[in-house]
Amino acid sequence: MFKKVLIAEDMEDINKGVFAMLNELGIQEVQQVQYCDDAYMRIQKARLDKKPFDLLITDLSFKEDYRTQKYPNGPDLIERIRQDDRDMKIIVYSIEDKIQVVKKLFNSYKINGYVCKTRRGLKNLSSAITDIMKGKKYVSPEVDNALSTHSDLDINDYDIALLSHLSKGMSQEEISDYYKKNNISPASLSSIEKRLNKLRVDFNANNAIQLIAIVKDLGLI
Amino acid sequence: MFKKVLIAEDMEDINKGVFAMLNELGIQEVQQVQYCDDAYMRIQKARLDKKPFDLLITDLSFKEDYRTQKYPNGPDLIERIRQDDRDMKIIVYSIEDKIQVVKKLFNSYKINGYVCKTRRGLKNLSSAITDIMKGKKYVSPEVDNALSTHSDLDINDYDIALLSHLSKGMSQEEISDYYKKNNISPASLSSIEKRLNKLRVDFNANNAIQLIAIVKDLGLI
DNA sequence: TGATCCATTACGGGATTCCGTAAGGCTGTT
DNA sequence: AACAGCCTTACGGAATCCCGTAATGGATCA
Repeated sequence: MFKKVLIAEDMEDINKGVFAMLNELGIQEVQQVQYCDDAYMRIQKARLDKKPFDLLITDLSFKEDYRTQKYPNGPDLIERIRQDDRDMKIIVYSIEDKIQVVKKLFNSYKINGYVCKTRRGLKNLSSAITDIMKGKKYVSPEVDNALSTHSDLDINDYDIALLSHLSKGMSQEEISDYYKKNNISPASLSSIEKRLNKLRVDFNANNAIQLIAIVKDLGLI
Repeated sequence: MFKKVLIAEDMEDINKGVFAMLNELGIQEVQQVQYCDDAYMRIQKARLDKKPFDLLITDLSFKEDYRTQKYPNGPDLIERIRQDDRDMKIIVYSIEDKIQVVKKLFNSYKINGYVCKTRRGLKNLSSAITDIMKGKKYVSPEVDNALSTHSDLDINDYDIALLSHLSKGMSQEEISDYYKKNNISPASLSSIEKRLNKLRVDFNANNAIQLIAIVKDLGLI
């Protein structure tokens, strides 16, 4: 069983709920923070003290407030952690159910579990912990099938940036000019058209408008 | 002080947190439900028994599960309640911070308070209750200024439908044809262009693509 | 009835997107 | 060197969007 666990969750009530559940599971040491920066500090310190955390349970989105944060939300925190430590287990516990977001967490950041905050969220979180102890991954049923079926489209950072520019109102020609100025390749109008055409096919969109609507729903931009 | 309060909130932990807070405020009778349909039933029954609720505190989004619901989420519930009862106080307690959504809740459904789920969420909820008891409205600081400054654009159902069709990939000409078939007026391509032009100006969008991106962010569609 | 207002519709032209075809350039293989 | 494969770029035409201006039609009021 995990010995030392950190909870990063801004909402007090949820944080408490998770804490109680971990106690019931018989975990000895559970620490709680409400900010990602605090989470990183604790993890850092624990590692230096040679008493590292076994497991991090973290939310994705943290509401901003007066405390400006270096790592304002979950993905930022996780990315930073993974620079030092590929081993610590990480479970994301979030309301987010957008497939692409979850996919990226597993692929890029090698998280070990993803649990949706639902009515059964705490129970699933408990299952996740036991699964991960056995070396398995865990994905909440809410996103599991969507994750496995939805064939893997190869959307890269260039595509994301392109869609983002488009959604900000730039014309394809303006994007082309911008890319030429900033030495981003491919930059030609023709290439941009081609790439957008591919994206439209991938996402079954009739035109650029629908494409943007779809990728916004997916949480891609 | 309110005597009889109902909490509608699907997440168990949050529901508990709110319940505890209400107890501390000294409210005598607090009931809790995790589904909107249950909420409506209770409210209905309480009214028939001549012991109606003074106050409803409800979430906006309820996760779907195996129980199919007549009123799947907060707005549906609130709309239904307001058909019978314009007097019961309603506070929405939600993570949602999209201005247009909040605006619609106040304008169309005459809710009495809106509290954002944040770190200080419970404290704000408590303030909301005391404000509303005094006959005032309450709006969380997170959305308050945005709500008051952002001048009131007159976006109607026709506009929303138009934007929705656009986001689903229909061309303006297709929308025009569709409107003509279904006797929706105005239906001409020219009128549709004109309306979209107005919307682009209202929302400061360069083109239809950005327009859709913006209204999606605002939660309008 | 005539004047006015306002919403809807019509039309034209420039800008942009969409989509096919083809040419140019780079890489790796034989 | 010659070739194939792939990515990038170029170009042209059709469709669509964008944006004026102007005509139509209904409602109201004097």
